[in-house]
Order: sequence, then structure tokens, then C-alpha cells
Amino acid sequence: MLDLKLIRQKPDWAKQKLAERQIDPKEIDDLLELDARRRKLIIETETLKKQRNEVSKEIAQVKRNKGNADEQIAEMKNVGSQIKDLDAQLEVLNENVRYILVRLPNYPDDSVPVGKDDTTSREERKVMTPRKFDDFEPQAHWDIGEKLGILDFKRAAKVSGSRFVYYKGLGARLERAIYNFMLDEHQKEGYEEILPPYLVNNDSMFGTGQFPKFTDDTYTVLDEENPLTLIPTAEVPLTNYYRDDILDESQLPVYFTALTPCFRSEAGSAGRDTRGLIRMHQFNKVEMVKYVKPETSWDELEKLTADAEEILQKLKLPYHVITLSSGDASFTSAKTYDLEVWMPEQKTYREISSCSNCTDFQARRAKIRYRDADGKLHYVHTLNGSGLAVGRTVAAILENYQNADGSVTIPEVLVPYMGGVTKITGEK
RNA sequence: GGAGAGUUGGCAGAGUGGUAAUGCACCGGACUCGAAAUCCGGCGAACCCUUAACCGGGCGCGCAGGUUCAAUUCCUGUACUCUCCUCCA
Repeated sequence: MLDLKLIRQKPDWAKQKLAERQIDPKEIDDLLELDARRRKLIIETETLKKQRNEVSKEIAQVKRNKGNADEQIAEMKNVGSQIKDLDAQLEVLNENVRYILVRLPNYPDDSVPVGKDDTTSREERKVMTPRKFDDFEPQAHWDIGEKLGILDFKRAAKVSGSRFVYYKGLGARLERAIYNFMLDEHQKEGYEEILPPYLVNNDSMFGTGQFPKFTDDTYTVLDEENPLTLIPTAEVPLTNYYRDDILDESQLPVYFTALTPCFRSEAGSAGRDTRGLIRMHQFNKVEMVKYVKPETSWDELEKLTADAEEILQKLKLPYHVITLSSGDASFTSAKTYDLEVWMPEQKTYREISSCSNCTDFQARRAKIRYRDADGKLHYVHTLNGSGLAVGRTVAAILENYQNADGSVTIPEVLVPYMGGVTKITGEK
């Protein structure tokens, strides 16, 4: 959520920044007009409330002396109904202001390339050179996985539907090896391991910015009075951990990491990545979340991204880093680096991690603050990044480490996590 | 799932219709070479409006409604915590 006071003070700047995110400047004009009416009403109703408080004191005094206060009571009855009326009007205006405000995305940082979609993202660096497949055509990971008997999409479709998968045998083992490896690495970098709830309430979904705009992408369960949503990412329970809390300055920065399943309905993505592990309704992801002081958040974003890159480097998977353009970054993000891993069969880089600095945007929604040495309150800055999407990592390993005979070599760092297995051959 | 109790400022803890005691903590001062103890004074959350700022005002007793001139107090709903029962992994 954006700071309404800042919009009030620098409306032209806000309009320009939000225009980079395809927001019509008229929205800001509407917002400011509603806000002006709102503030005018506040003054009116508070003036009446002050009067009510004063006269009520008089009434109390008169009553104590067994006097007659009928006149004042009649007067206050009138004032009371005026207040009720004005407050009702005010509530409508508050809702209208809020309706716009909670749907405005974060301001893009000045270092973010301006553009409306993924064609305008900026490549920062390429790391490692994709392997050459001179002696055979690289297979798609779903073909490799099915032939090796470690992935079963067909039966998952029977049991659940499309975009689900069974991992079997060494496939399941590989998934487990990967996320254990990732969690261990992040722990070494100072992230505290968390195992959070996978079902969260609406306040949490609002806090991290999924609600109210992106309800369609999620799965909601249970009855209407107490709806819970299956987390689309561990960012939600990790960032809401300190919702409505005031931290002490000495507690910052806080680093969390968690492995969780993620559930996404992927509404509107029909026809994209219909095969394989790339786009699933349920997938595992190791997530990193940080709560930091505002002045450090840009350095922390670089470190966070480096921590995610470290995983790819240790797995020896070629990737590149791109900065998403202003129109392509997520709702809550001021700046996002995507890590895209090389997929040999598609001969292209595919997203495997997304690292964002959300500045104070989520902190303001979720009321996450800290008290400085002078006792003053500030919003923290929150960051999150995948480190990494586990299913996509499996896909990348299957494709990059495949051999001509259809077997797949296990990346060296994972061998200890595979109980010494160095190659998946499909033989039992 | 059932029964009961609770939720008040950083913490503890009063307050059953007249607008939030008190203690600890905290800040300032006195005393002291200094500190502790003691004494005096002050502040008591967050949020909103107003202001250049101070001041001022509103709001505020888990949350949301209702009754009333007036609600921490009465009514309704609800969340969470604790205890007991039931069930269960």
C-alpha cells in the first residue's frame, strides 16, 4: 500500500511513477478528490464530537447535583444523530479511498527499466555457458522423467487433474535432495528455517498484496465465514509472521527461509506450458524472506539475489539475471530480479527465481514496524526471493544433465543428499 | 465438537453507565565525589484530523455491531488464550 500523505504532497511524482506501471493518472486525481472530501467531513464530525464531549460533561455535572438536564439532552440527541449521519457518509468515503489505494501497485525504483511487459526487461549478466549437445538432441524433461519412470503426469491427471504430477523413486528422492540442499545452504547464510502454515486467512493474503486484486489465482477452502487460502508462496506466511508487530531495531535484519508447497490456480494461463513441471497447480519452493531497515534494503536485495544465484552456481546450472521492467514486476515490488535457468530442449532461459524488494509497501499493508533508538516508529522494508523453485530445478537438472543414453547424472553437490547415487538410469 | 474463565498503556493490575486508579519500568530534577536507595516532577500505546512545528482536537479498554445525551461498564455476534471434557495423528 502506498502512503496517502506522500501522494497528497507529491501528486505529480506519484502519477509519473505509477504511469510507468500502466496506472491511469486519473486514478490519482480521483483518489485525491475523495481524500479531500473525506478530510473535510472529518473536521465537521470531529467538531460535533468535541461539542458532544463538552456538553456530556455538563450533563454529568448537573445529574450529579440532581439537577434537570433535559434541555442539554435534547440538544445532544440532535447532535448525536448528526454525528451518526456524518460518520456514515465518512465511512463510505473511507471505503472509496481505500478501494483505490489498496489496488495501486508499488512505485518502481528509478533503476528499473521503464516498459510495459517482459520484452523490456534488462539482462544484467549471464553466468556459465550452456552445454553443447553435439552428439544428440536434448530431450524435454517430461520425456526424460517419464522414460526413467520418475515422473508420472498421466496418473496425476487421473487422480487430480492437469498440472499435477507424481514423483516416483529417485525422482521423489531428487526433489527431496534439492530442497534439503537449498535449506542447508540458506541456513549457512544466516536464514532461520521456518515451517509455516500452508493455509492462511484473508488478512494475511491482504498483507502481502495477493488480495484483493489476485483472488482468482488462488485456491480457497473451508466455509464462507472462515475462508482460508492455500498459500501461493511461502512469502505469505513468512512475511505475515510479524504482521501487526512492532520490532525492536536490534532485531533487524530478520532472515527466514522455508520449504513449502505452493498452490496456484493459474487462471488465464491456459495453453502455456501445458506439459512438464514448469507450470503446476502444486509445486515446492524454497523461499527466502527478509525484514530489514529501509536504508539497507537495496544492499539486501543484492545479497538476497546472490544467495539464490549461489544455489544455481553450486548446481552448475547456466542462468542469467534480468531486471524486470516497470510494467512486468509484481504488484508489491519496487524492483525485481528474475533468475532464469537455461533449458536445453526449449533452447531458452526460464524463470526459476524471482527476488524482490517490496520496500515499505507490504509493511504498510501488514503494519510491520520497528522502533528506533529514539523510540520512533518506522515501517520495515520486506524482501522475498525464491531460492529456488524446486520443481523447476528438477526440470533444469533433468535437461542439463541428461546423457545420450537417456540417463541423468546427479549434480555433484547433490550426491550426498541422494545417498551416494550419481546417476539416474531407470533401472531398478 | 462441548463447558467454564479470561483479553485494559512496555509489564503487572483496578475500574458494572458520567468519560481509564495504582504499582513497576521509563524520562527529567533533588540528594551524592559517583552510584544505589529515597524524595519531587513528568510521560502512559498506536492511529486520524489540524499545524512549518509546538499546541489543540478526535479516536482509543481483543474485534465488529447495537442500546443511550453519554459505554471499559448494558445487549448481540465473533476471534484468540487458558482450564476441563470429548475426539484424534
